[in-house]
Amino acid sequence: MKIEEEIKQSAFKSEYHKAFINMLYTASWLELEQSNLFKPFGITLPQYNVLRILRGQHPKPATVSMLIERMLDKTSNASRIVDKLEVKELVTRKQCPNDRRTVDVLITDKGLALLKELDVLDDNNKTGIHNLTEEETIELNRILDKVRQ
Amino acid sequence: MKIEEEIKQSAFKSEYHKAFINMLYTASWLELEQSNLFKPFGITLPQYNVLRILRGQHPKPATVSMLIERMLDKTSNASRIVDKLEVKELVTRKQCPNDRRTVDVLITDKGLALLKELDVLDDNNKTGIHNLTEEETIELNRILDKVRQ
DNA sequence: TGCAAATATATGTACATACATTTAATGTAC
DNA sequence: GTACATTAAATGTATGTACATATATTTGCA
Repeated sequence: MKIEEEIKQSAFKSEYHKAFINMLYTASWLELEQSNLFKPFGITLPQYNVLRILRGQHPKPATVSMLIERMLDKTSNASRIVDKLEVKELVTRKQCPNDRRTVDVLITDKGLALLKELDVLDDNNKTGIHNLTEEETIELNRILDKVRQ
Repeated sequence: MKIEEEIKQSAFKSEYHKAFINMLYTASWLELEQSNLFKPFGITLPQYNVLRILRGQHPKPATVSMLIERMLDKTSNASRIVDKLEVKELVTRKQCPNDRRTVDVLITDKGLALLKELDVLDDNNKTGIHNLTEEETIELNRILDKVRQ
């Protein structure tokens, strides 16, 4: 559906203004789609993203600062997201012996198993971005990188 | 900067997966840019969006349900955003006489004056989306609409 | 050595999101 | 016209974001 209909706005000041609104709206649309997919597993998107970073490091641990550096949203609060994952026993956290300021965060077997389930879900999800052709997807990536130049 | 470098991830599963992450990352980047622009005025993005909808209606009032319908994020809590705006005297709220379940929300002169200031700011902002050519912007809008098909 | 600066993480607070529940008013079926 | 369903908005709670501050540890340098 065209963005004008979605938010019931008849006209935008410019194509640029429309693209700005369209970006925010579509991203939030994609997030909602993804979070609904994950809801039955009791995991939120930020928690999922942290788990994925941890799997990328596994079996090495990650520190909280590494998580912040790699998270999509740099200003979010990695400590508290790890809190939630720890309660669900998807990660462990223990003080690093070399530098006792830092904390080693490790994904557990339970965490790895959960990610495996979610991978399948993700692979089977053919909505959203998958409406595009391969060429359109490449073009979208190029344009987005240019926006952040 | 390419998305791989931004989030320090060397490879994506597919161009589609990369586009998904790129969308969320770039939208959050744009939101941060916009919210920094507005910070000196003590207004958040959702509050700004509600004010804009109210200006679109002015001098007619809007109801809370109309705000929800037109907001970018449909599941957010319009009541509480209106609370914040009311405290700052940017909107007024009073029970509608015809249907006493609904509430008439109206933008004040102070609210209109604030929006006028922000418009100027917005017009002078030539970063982000404005890095694109007009053709790229049109193509971006087309692709985003297709994602939400 | 000793002490200030830097670093890593955690915590506090205001705001927003997501979703369930509550309250009040209205609509509708019988 | 009363009873039940529906609607509009507000409220409660858990999570997350944004940002400031606190605490502990390490580093660096006089």
